[in-house]
Amino acid sequence: MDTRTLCLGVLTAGEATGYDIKKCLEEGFGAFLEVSHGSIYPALAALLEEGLVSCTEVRQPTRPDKKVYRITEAGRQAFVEALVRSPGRHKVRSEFIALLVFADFLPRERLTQVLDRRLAELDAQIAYLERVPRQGDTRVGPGFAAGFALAVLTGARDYIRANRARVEAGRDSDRETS
Amino acid sequence: MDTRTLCLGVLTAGEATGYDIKKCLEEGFGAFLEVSHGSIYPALAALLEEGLVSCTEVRQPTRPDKKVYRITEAGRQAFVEALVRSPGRHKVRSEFIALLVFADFLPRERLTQVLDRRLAELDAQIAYLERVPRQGDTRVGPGFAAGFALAVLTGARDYIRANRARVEAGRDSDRETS
DNA sequence: TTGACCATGTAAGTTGTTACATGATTGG
DNA sequence: CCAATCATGTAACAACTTACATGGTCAA
Repeated sequence: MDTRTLCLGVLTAGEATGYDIKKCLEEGFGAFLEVSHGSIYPALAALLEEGLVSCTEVRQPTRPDKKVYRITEAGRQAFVEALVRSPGRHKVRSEFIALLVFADFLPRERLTQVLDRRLAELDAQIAYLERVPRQGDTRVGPGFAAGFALAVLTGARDYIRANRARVEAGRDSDRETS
Repeated sequence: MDTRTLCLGVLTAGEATGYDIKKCLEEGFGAFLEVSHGSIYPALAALLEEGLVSCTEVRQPTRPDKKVYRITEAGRQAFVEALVRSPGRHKVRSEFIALLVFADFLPRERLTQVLDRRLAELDAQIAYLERVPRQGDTRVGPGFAAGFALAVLTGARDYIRANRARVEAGRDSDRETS
Protein backbone atom coordinates (compact mmCIF):
# COMPACT_ATOMS: atom_id res chain seq x y z
CA MET A 1 0.00 0.00 0.00
CA ASP A 2 1.47 3.31 -0.98
CA THR A 3 2.08 6.19 1.36
CA ARG A 4 -0.71 8.25 -0.18
CA THR A 5 -3.37 5.72 0.71
CA LEU A 6 -1.92 5.24 4.18
CA CYS A 7 -2.12 8.99 4.79
CA LEU A 8 -5.71 9.11 3.62
CA GLY A 9 -6.51 6.19 5.90
CA VAL A 10 -5.13 7.87 8.99
CA LEU A 11 -7.01 11.04 8.11
CA THR A 12 -10.32 9.16 8.03
CA ALA A 13 -9.97 9.07 11.82
CA GLY A 14 -9.52 12.82 12.13
CA GLU A 15 -7.28 15.73 11.23
CA ALA A 16 -3.55 15.42 11.57
CA THR A 17 -0.21 16.84 10.53
CA GLY A 18 2.38 14.89 8.60
CA TYR A 19 4.29 14.49 11.80
CA ASP A 20 1.20 13.12 13.56
CA ILE A 21 0.57 10.63 10.78
CA LYS A 22 4.02 9.20 11.07
CA LYS A 23 3.81 8.88 14.84
CA CYS A 24 0.37 7.37 14.65
CA LEU A 25 1.42 4.60 12.31
CA GLU A 26 4.71 4.07 14.08
CA GLU A 27 3.25 3.68 17.53
CA GLY A 28 0.29 1.55 16.63
CA PHE A 29 1.51 -0.63 13.83
CA GLY A 30 5.15 0.23 13.46
CA ALA A 31 5.95 -3.44 13.13
CA PHE A 32 3.81 -3.70 10.01
CA LEU A 33 3.47 -0.27 8.46
CA GLU A 34 6.64 1.70 8.00
CA VAL A 35 6.64 5.23 6.70
CA SER A 36 9.49 7.67 6.41
CA HIS A 37 8.82 11.36 6.64
CA GLY A 38 10.55 11.76 3.32
CA SER A 39 7.63 9.99 1.70
CA ILE A 40 4.80 11.46 3.78
CA TYR A 41 5.33 15.14 3.06
CA PRO A 42 5.44 14.81 -0.73
CA ALA A 43 2.41 12.50 -0.56
CA LEU A 44 0.40 15.04 1.41
CA ALA A 45 1.37 17.83 -0.97
CA ALA A 46 0.18 15.74 -3.91
CA LEU A 47 -3.08 14.85 -2.17
CA LEU A 48 -3.68 18.53 -1.46
CA GLU A 49 -3.18 19.44 -5.08
CA GLU A 50 -5.64 16.77 -6.14
CA GLY A 51 -8.22 18.01 -3.67
CA LEU A 52 -8.27 14.79 -1.69
CA VAL A 53 -7.29 16.61 1.48
CA SER A 54 -7.58 20.20 2.70
CA CYS A 55 -5.05 22.00 4.79
CA THR A 56 -4.90 24.72 7.44
CA GLU A 57 -1.63 26.28 8.41
CA VAL A 58 -1.27 26.88 12.11
CA ARG A 59 1.19 29.44 13.39
CA GLN A 60 2.99 28.33 16.49
CA PRO A 61 5.14 30.96 18.17
CA THR A 62 7.40 28.59 20.00
CA ARG A 63 7.28 25.51 17.75
CA PRO A 64 7.64 25.35 13.97
CA ASP A 65 4.41 26.14 12.14
CA LYS A 66 2.31 23.13 11.29
CA LYS A 67 -0.04 22.15 8.52
CA VAL A 68 -3.14 20.39 9.70
CA TYR A 69 -4.71 18.17 7.07
CA ARG A 70 -8.29 16.99 6.79
CA ILE A 71 -9.66 14.45 4.33
CA THR A 72 -12.28 15.69 1.86
CA GLU A 73 -15.30 13.85 0.51
CA ALA A 74 -13.40 13.18 -2.71
CA GLY A 75 -10.55 11.91 -0.58
CA ARG A 76 -12.80 9.45 1.20
CA GLN A 77 -14.03 8.08 -2.08
CA ALA A 78 -10.53 7.80 -3.49
CA PHE A 79 -9.43 6.06 -0.32
CA VAL A 80 -12.17 3.43 -0.47
CA GLU A 81 -11.46 2.82 -4.14
CA ALA A 82 -7.76 2.37 -3.45
CA LEU A 83 -8.56 -0.04 -0.61
CA VAL A 84 -10.81 -2.19 -2.74
CA ARG A 85 -8.27 -2.27 -5.55
CA SER A 86 -5.50 -3.24 -3.16
CA PRO A 87 -4.64 -6.91 -3.49
CA GLY A 88 -4.03 -7.13 0.26
CA ARG A 89 -0.94 -9.23 -0.07
CA HIS A 90 1.52 -9.54 2.73
CA LYS A 91 4.76 -8.40 1.20
CA VAL A 92 7.74 -8.45 3.42
CA ARG A 93 11.51 -8.32 3.44
CA SER A 94 12.62 -9.01 6.97
CA GLU A 95 16.28 -8.52 7.62
CA PHE A 96 15.78 -9.94 11.04
CA ILE A 97 14.66 -13.35 9.87
CA ALA A 98 17.42 -13.42 7.29
CA LEU A 99 19.87 -12.89 10.12
CA LEU A 100 18.31 -15.81 11.97
CA VAL A 101 18.52 -18.10 8.96
CA PHE A 102 22.19 -17.30 8.60
CA ALA A 103 22.85 -17.05 12.35
CA ASP A 104 25.66 -19.60 12.06
CA PHE A 105 27.75 -17.03 10.23
CA LEU A 106 27.30 -14.30 12.83
CA PRO A 107 29.65 -13.73 15.76
CA ARG A 108 27.85 -14.75 18.93
CA GLU A 109 27.91 -11.29 20.41
CA ARG A 110 26.39 -9.76 17.35
CA LEU A 111 23.64 -12.37 17.37
CA THR A 112 22.89 -11.64 21.02
CA GLN A 113 22.74 -7.95 20.26
CA VAL A 114 20.35 -8.47 17.37
CA LEU A 115 18.05 -10.64 19.47
CA ASP A 116 18.10 -8.19 22.37
CA ARG A 117 17.21 -5.31 20.12
CA ARG A 118 14.39 -7.17 18.48
CA LEU A 119 13.00 -8.18 21.88
CA ALA A 120 13.14 -4.59 23.06
CA GLU A 121 11.23 -3.44 19.99
CA LEU A 122 8.68 -6.20 20.39
CA ASP A 123 8.17 -5.36 24.07
CA ALA A 124 7.66 -1.70 23.28
CA GLN A 125 5.11 -2.40 20.55
CA ILE A 126 3.26 -4.97 22.62
CA ALA A 127 3.12 -2.59 25.57
CA TYR A 128 1.72 0.16 23.37
CA LEU A 129 -0.95 -2.04 21.83
CA GLU A 130 -2.03 -3.35 25.22
CA ARG A 131 -2.13 0.10 26.75
CA VAL A 132 -4.32 1.75 24.15
CA PRO A 133 -7.87 1.14 25.38
CA ARG A 134 -9.58 1.03 22.00
CA GLN A 135 -12.04 3.54 23.40
CA GLY A 136 -15.68 3.48 22.37
CA ASP A 137 -14.89 3.27 18.70
CA THR A 138 -17.57 2.59 16.18
CA ARG A 139 -14.99 0.90 13.98
CA VAL A 140 -14.14 -2.73 14.47
CA GLY A 141 -11.18 -2.77 12.07
CA PRO A 142 -8.57 -1.13 14.29
CA GLY A 143 -9.42 -3.41 17.21
CA PHE A 144 -9.23 -6.51 15.07
CA ALA A 145 -5.96 -5.37 13.51
CA ALA A 146 -4.50 -4.56 16.93
CA GLY A 147 -5.46 -8.02 18.17
CA PHE A 148 -3.87 -9.56 15.12
CA ALA A 149 -0.71 -7.55 15.64
CA LEU A 150 -0.61 -8.57 19.31
CA ALA A 151 -1.01 -12.24 18.42
CA VAL A 152 1.85 -12.07 15.95
CA LEU A 153 4.14 -9.96 18.12
CA THR A 154 3.66 -11.98 21.30
CA GLY A 155 4.17 -15.16 19.30
CA ALA A 156 7.47 -13.79 18.06
CA ARG A 157 8.53 -12.57 21.49
CA ASP A 158 7.69 -15.79 23.31
CA TYR A 159 9.44 -17.90 20.72
CA ILE A 160 12.63 -15.88 20.92
CA ARG A 161 12.62 -15.93 24.71
CA ALA A 162 12.05 -19.66 24.86
CA ASN A 163 14.52 -20.70 22.17
CA ARG A 164 17.30 -18.17 21.91
CA ALA A 165 19.60 -20.18 24.16
CA ARG A 166 19.59 -22.96 21.59
CA VAL A 167 20.89 -20.81 18.78
CA GLU A 168 23.20 -18.70 20.90
CA ALA A 169 24.85 -21.72 22.46
CA GLY A 170 24.69 -24.07 19.51
CA ARG A 171 26.56 -21.65 17.42
CA ASP A 172 29.84 -21.56 19.24
CA SER A 173 30.39 -25.29 19.46
CA ASP A 174 32.55 -24.96 16.36
CA ARG A 175 31.14 -27.57 14.08
CA GLU A 176 33.33 -27.00 11.10
CA THR A 177 36.19 -24.67 11.96
CA SER A 178 35.44 -22.99 8.67
CA MET B 1 18.78 -7.05 3.18
CA ASP B 2 19.46 -6.67 -0.49
CA THR B 3 18.97 -9.35 -3.09
CA ARG B 4 22.71 -9.80 -3.57
CA THR B 5 23.29 -10.82 0.02
CA LEU B 6 20.25 -13.06 -0.01
CA CYS B 7 21.60 -14.87 -3.09
CA LEU B 8 25.00 -15.33 -1.45
CA GLY B 9 23.28 -16.66 1.65
CA VAL B 10 21.36 -19.31 -0.24
CA LEU B 11 24.51 -20.31 -2.08
CA THR B 12 26.33 -20.96 1.21
CA ALA B 13 24.13 -24.07 1.43
CA GLY B 14 25.14 -25.36 -2.01
CA GLU B 15 25.06 -24.60 -5.69
CA ALA B 16 21.90 -23.31 -7.29
CA THR B 17 20.45 -21.56 -10.30
CA GLY B 18 18.64 -18.24 -10.12
CA TYR B 19 15.41 -20.11 -10.47
CA ASP B 20 16.35 -22.40 -7.57
CA ILE B 21 17.21 -19.47 -5.34
CA LYS B 22 13.85 -17.89 -5.84
CA LYS B 23 11.99 -21.12 -5.15
CA CYS B 24 14.12 -21.84 -2.13
CA LEU B 25 13.36 -18.52 -0.48
CA GLU B 26 9.74 -18.56 -1.54
CA GLU B 27 8.98 -21.98 -0.16
CA GLY B 28 10.84 -21.72 3.08
CA PHE B 29 10.41 -18.12 4.13
CA GLY B 30 8.17 -16.63 1.49
CA ALA B 31 6.24 -14.86 4.20
CA PHE B 32 9.34 -12.94 5.27
CA LEU B 33 11.75 -12.85 2.36
CA GLU B 34 10.37 -11.81 -0.98
CA VAL B 35 12.46 -11.80 -4.12
CA SER B 36 11.39 -11.21 -7.69
CA HIS B 37 13.28 -12.89 -10.51
CA GLY B 38 13.76 -9.48 -12.04
CA SER B 39 16.10 -8.65 -9.19
CA ILE B 40 17.81 -12.03 -8.81
CA TYR B 41 19.27 -12.39 -12.30
CA PRO B 42 20.94 -8.97 -12.38
CA ALA B 43 22.24 -9.58 -8.84
CA LEU B 44 23.82 -12.91 -9.86
CA ALA B 45 25.39 -11.34 -12.92
CA ALA B 46 26.93 -8.62 -10.77
CA LEU B 47 28.21 -11.13 -8.21
CA LEU B 48 29.79 -13.14 -10.99
CA GLU B 49 31.58 -10.11 -12.35
CA GLU B 50 32.91 -9.32 -8.89
CA GLY B 51 34.16 -12.85 -8.44
CA LEU B 52 31.91 -13.57 -5.47
CA VAL B 53 30.31 -16.49 -7.28
CA SER B 54 31.36 -18.79 -10.09
CA CYS B 55 29.12 -20.17 -12.75
CA THR B 56 28.76 -23.26 -14.91
CA GLU B 57 26.42 -23.32 -17.83
CA VAL B 58 24.52 -26.55 -18.20
CA ARG B 59 23.03 -27.49 -21.54
CA GLN B 60 19.66 -29.10 -21.26
CA PRO B 61 18.21 -30.54 -24.44
CA THR B 62 14.62 -30.46 -23.38
CA ARG B 63 14.61 -27.59 -20.90
CA PRO B 64 16.14 -24.15 -21.28
CA ASP B 65 19.84 -24.08 -20.46
CA LYS B 66 20.69 -23.23 -16.92
CA LYS B 67 23.46 -21.45 -15.10
CA VAL B 68 24.54 -23.14 -11.92
CA TYR B 69 26.16 -20.76 -9.44
CA ARG B 70 28.58 -21.55 -6.64
CA ILE B 71 29.82 -19.18 -3.97
CA THR B 72 33.56 -18.49 -3.91
CA GLU B 73 35.81 -17.94 -0.92
CA ALA B 74 35.71 -14.20 -1.58
CA GLY B 75 31.95 -14.51 -1.77
CA ARG B 76 31.79 -16.14 1.64
CA GLN B 77 33.81 -13.37 3.16
CA ALA B 78 31.72 -10.68 1.51
CA PHE B 79 28.59 -12.43 2.72
CA VAL B 80 29.70 -12.56 6.34
CA GLU B 81 30.76 -8.93 6.20
CA ALA B 82 27.39 -7.92 4.78
CA LEU B 83 25.62 -9.93 7.49
CA VAL B 84 27.55 -8.30 10.30
CA ARG B 85 26.99 -4.84 8.84
CA SER B 86 23.27 -5.48 8.50
CA PRO B 87 21.33 -3.67 11.19
CA GLY B 88 18.90 -6.58 11.41
CA ARG B 89 15.83 -4.42 11.61
CA HIS B 90 12.42 -5.76 10.85
CA LYS B 91 11.19 -3.51 8.08
CA VAL B 92 7.76 -4.19 6.82
CA ARG B 93 4.92 -2.73 4.81
CA SER B 94 2.01 -5.11 5.11
CA GLU B 95 -0.91 -4.34 2.90
CA PHE B 96 -2.82 -7.03 4.66
CA ILE B 97 -2.74 -5.39 8.07
CA ALA B 98 -3.57 -2.05 6.52
CA LEU B 99 -6.66 -3.66 5.05
CA LEU B 100 -7.58 -4.95 8.50
CA VAL B 101 -7.13 -1.55 10.12
CA PHE B 102 -9.44 -0.03 7.54
CA ALA B 103 -11.75 -3.04 7.32
CA ASP B 104 -14.76 -0.87 8.07
CA PHE B 105 -14.40 0.73 4.65
CA LEU B 106 -14.28 -2.55 2.75
CA PRO B 107 -17.32 -4.31 1.31
CA ARG B 108 -17.97 -7.43 3.38
CA GLU B 109 -17.39 -9.78 0.47
CA ARG B 110 -14.03 -8.25 -0.32
CA LEU B 111 -13.00 -8.55 3.31
CA THR B 112 -13.98 -12.20 3.35
CA GLN B 113 -12.01 -12.80 0.20
CA VAL B 114 -8.92 -11.10 1.61
CA LEU B 115 -9.10 -13.14 4.83
CA ASP B 116 -9.63 -16.39 2.92
CA ARG B 117 -6.64 -15.75 0.71
CA ARG B 118 -4.40 -14.86 3.60
CA LEU B 119 -5.46 -18.01 5.45
CA ALA B 120 -4.72 -20.13 2.39
CA GLU B 121 -1.25 -18.62 2.11
CA LEU B 122 -0.62 -19.10 5.81
CA ASP B 123 -1.75 -22.73 5.65
CA ALA B 124 0.52 -23.43 2.70
CA GLN B 125 3.56 -21.89 4.36
CA ILE B 126 2.89 -23.59 7.68
CA ALA B 127 2.46 -26.94 5.94
CA TYR B 128 5.75 -26.48 4.12
CA LEU B 129 7.68 -25.51 7.23
CA GLU B 130 6.26 -28.45 9.19
CA ARG B 131 6.95 -30.91 6.43
CA VAL B 132 10.61 -30.09 5.91
CA PRO B 133 12.44 -32.34 8.36
CA ARG B 134 15.44 -30.10 9.00
CA GLN B 135 17.57 -33.11 8.26
CA GLY B 136 20.84 -33.62 10.10
CA ASP B 137 22.02 -30.12 9.50
CA THR B 138 25.10 -28.80 11.20
CA ARG B 139 23.57 -25.34 11.16
CA VAL B 140 21.21 -24.27 13.88
CA GLY B 141 20.16 -21.02 12.23
CA PRO B 142 17.69 -22.40 9.68
CA GLY B 143 15.96 -24.52 12.31
CA PHE B 144 15.64 -21.61 14.70
CA ALA B 145 14.38 -19.34 11.93
CA ALA B 146 11.87 -21.95 10.79
CA GLY B 147 10.59 -22.30 14.34
CA PHE B 148 10.30 -18.55 14.59
CA ALA B 149 8.42 -18.38 11.32
CA LEU B 150 6.07 -21.15 12.46
CA ALA B 151 5.36 -19.39 15.74
CA VAL B 152 4.49 -16.18 13.94
CA LEU B 153 2.49 -17.79 11.14
CA THR B 154 0.42 -20.07 13.39
CA GLY B 155 -0.21 -17.13 15.70
CA ALA B 156 -1.56 -15.17 12.75
CA ARG B 157 -3.62 -18.08 11.44
CA ASP B 158 -5.19 -18.94 14.78
CA TYR B 159 -6.06 -15.34 15.50
CA ILE B 160 -7.80 -14.89 12.17
CA ARG B 161 -9.71 -18.13 12.54
CA ALA B 162 -10.86 -17.29 16.04
CA ASN B 163 -11.79 -13.67 15.46
CA ARG B 164 -12.78 -13.14 11.86
CA ALA B 165 -16.48 -13.49 12.62
CA ARG B 166 -16.29 -10.40 14.80
CA VAL B 167 -14.99 -8.15 12.06
CA GLU B 168 -17.00 -9.72 9.26
CA ALA B 169 -20.27 -9.43 11.15
CA GLY B 170 -19.59 -6.20 13.01
CA ARG B 171 -18.96 -4.41 9.83
CA ASP B 172 -22.35 -4.63 8.19
CA SER B 173 -24.38 -3.28 11.09
CA ASP B 174 -24.29 0.13 9.41
CA ARG B 175 -23.08 2.39 12.13
CA GLU B 176 -22.96 5.66 10.29
CA THR B 177 -24.68 5.37 6.94
CA SER B 178 -21.72 7.26 5.57
C1' DT C 1 25.30 20.85 26.97
C1' DT C 2 23.60 17.25 24.85
C1' DG C 3 20.06 14.81 23.09
C1' DA C 4 15.10 14.27 22.21
C1' DC C 5 10.99 16.28 20.53
C1' DC C 6 8.48 19.21 17.55
C1' DA C 7 7.89 20.27 12.33
C1' DT C 8 8.49 20.65 7.42
C1' DG C 9 10.62 20.16 3.09
C1' DT C 10 13.86 18.72 -1.09
C1' DA C 11 16.82 15.99 -3.92
C1' DA C 12 19.90 12.50 -5.15
C1' DG C 13 20.35 7.95 -5.26
C1' DT C 14 19.17 3.10 -4.65
C1' DT C 15 16.33 -0.63 -5.21
C1' DG C 16 13.00 -3.25 -6.68
C1' DT C 17 8.67 -4.36 -9.42
C1' DT C 18 6.26 -5.13 -13.64
C1' DA C 19 6.04 -6.17 -18.12
C1' DC C 20 8.10 -7.62 -22.23
C1' DA C 21 10.55 -11.54 -24.65
C1' DT C 22 11.01 -16.59 -25.65
C1' DG C 23 9.77 -21.49 -25.62
C1' DA C 24 9.57 -26.67 -24.86
C1' DT C 25 7.38 -30.18 -21.77
C1' DT C 26 4.01 -32.33 -18.93
C1' DG C 27 -0.02 -33.30 -16.27
C1' DG C 28 -4.96 -32.68 -15.74
C1' DC D 1 -6.09 -27.74 -24.80
C1' DC D 2 -4.71 -25.05 -21.01
C1' DA D 3 -2.03 -24.11 -17.16
C1' DA D 4 2.00 -24.81 -14.74
C1' DT D 5 6.94 -25.72 -14.50
C1' DC D 6 11.37 -24.94 -15.96
C1' DA D 7 14.80 -21.01 -17.25
C1' DT D 8 16.90 -16.65 -18.23
C1' DG D 9 17.26 -11.94 -19.28
C1' DT D 10 16.25 -6.60 -20.09
C1' DA D 11 14.26 -2.15 -19.58
C1' DA D 12 11.07 1.27 -18.20
C1' DC D 13 9.10 2.85 -14.43
C1' DA D 14 7.58 3.53 -9.68
C1' DA D 15 8.67 3.95 -5.05
C1' DC D 16 10.99 4.64 -1.08
C1' DT D 17 15.23 5.80 1.81
C1' DT D 18 18.81 8.72 3.15
C1' DA D 19 20.88 12.75 3.79
C1' DC D 20 20.81 17.56 3.64
C1' DA D 21 18.59 21.89 5.52
C1' DT D 22 16.73 24.62 9.52
C1' DG D 23 15.81 25.78 14.35
C1' DG D 24 13.51 26.61 18.94
C1' DT D 25 12.26 24.31 23.55
C1' DC D 26 12.83 21.34 27.35
C1' DA D 27 14.59 17.91 30.44
C1' DA D 28 18.56 15.43 32.31
